[in-house]
Amino acid sequence: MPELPEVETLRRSLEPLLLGRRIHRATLLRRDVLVLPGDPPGGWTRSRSSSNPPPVPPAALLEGEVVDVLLRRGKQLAIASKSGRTLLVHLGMTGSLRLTGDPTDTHVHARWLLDSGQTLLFRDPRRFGGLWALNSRNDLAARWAALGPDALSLDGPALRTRLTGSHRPIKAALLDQTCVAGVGNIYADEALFLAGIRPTRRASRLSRAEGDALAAAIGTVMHRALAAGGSTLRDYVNAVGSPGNAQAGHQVYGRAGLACLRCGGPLSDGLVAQRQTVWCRRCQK
DNA sequence: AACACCGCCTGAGCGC
DNA sequence: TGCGCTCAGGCGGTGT
Repeated sequence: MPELPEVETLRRSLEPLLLGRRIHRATLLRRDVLVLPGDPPGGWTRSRSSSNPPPVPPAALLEGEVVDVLLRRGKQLAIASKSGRTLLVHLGMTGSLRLTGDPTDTHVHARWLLDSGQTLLFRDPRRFGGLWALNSRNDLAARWAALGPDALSLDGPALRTRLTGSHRPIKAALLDQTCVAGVGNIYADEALFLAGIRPTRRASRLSRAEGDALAAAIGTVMHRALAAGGSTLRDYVNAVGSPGNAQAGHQVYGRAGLACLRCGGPLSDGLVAQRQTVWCRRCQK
């Protein structure tokens, strides 16, 4: 399940393969994984409209375009072309973007033939991810303006500003991408453990020192996972197919009932913000 | 306005 | 061995 470190790892691994490359041919194998500028905001999967989706102009998928830059904000990856057209990629739970794969795989929903002869594949079995076609870099900036500060460059003041007035459990706030961009279920638990804060604490009730500690902890877990090449709890692999290896570094996620690595007591688990959550009663106040 | 909750979707992991 | 069941989870939409 890709979170920020996985997406950043992917961005870095794709960059040398895509920058300056022209996309000869783009093929969409499932219309409902793509959202065009005029489409319903959630795309045609969620739409109740009985009308048919409009056809996809090839340029929407960057056919004929030259890749200018790969950008990331939180868990979102943007492939921006020199003309300004941009394809925004969400990997969701099971999405991947790779240059190798089985051409008959039914879970490949889009592919791009590059002028290098290589083919980039968007694969997403569960289809929680998707592609958003944007007309300009301005449209990308507008979308990203709605997101919170990126978790990789978060500081205490920026986080505390986002938490004031929020009565939600702190974990719910961390998972809200408009609050902080890039924190998912795994790293929310990891950061809260590292900062010594219980996931159920009301966001607005954190002290200044706790807010600062949490921002620092988010940075630490993100950079740690990034240095390890992203975590690999399910089937995450980077663009060239090598799995990440941060899984061993998890202190609490997936360890419910096991011994806390700090105090030795049993780790608690429960549902917080409708998400499976693991924490240490003794170490997290 | 702020937040809770639903439903999308399929493979992993389980029990029998 | 193999079947069928449950569950996970990001995120937009809807309800409170």
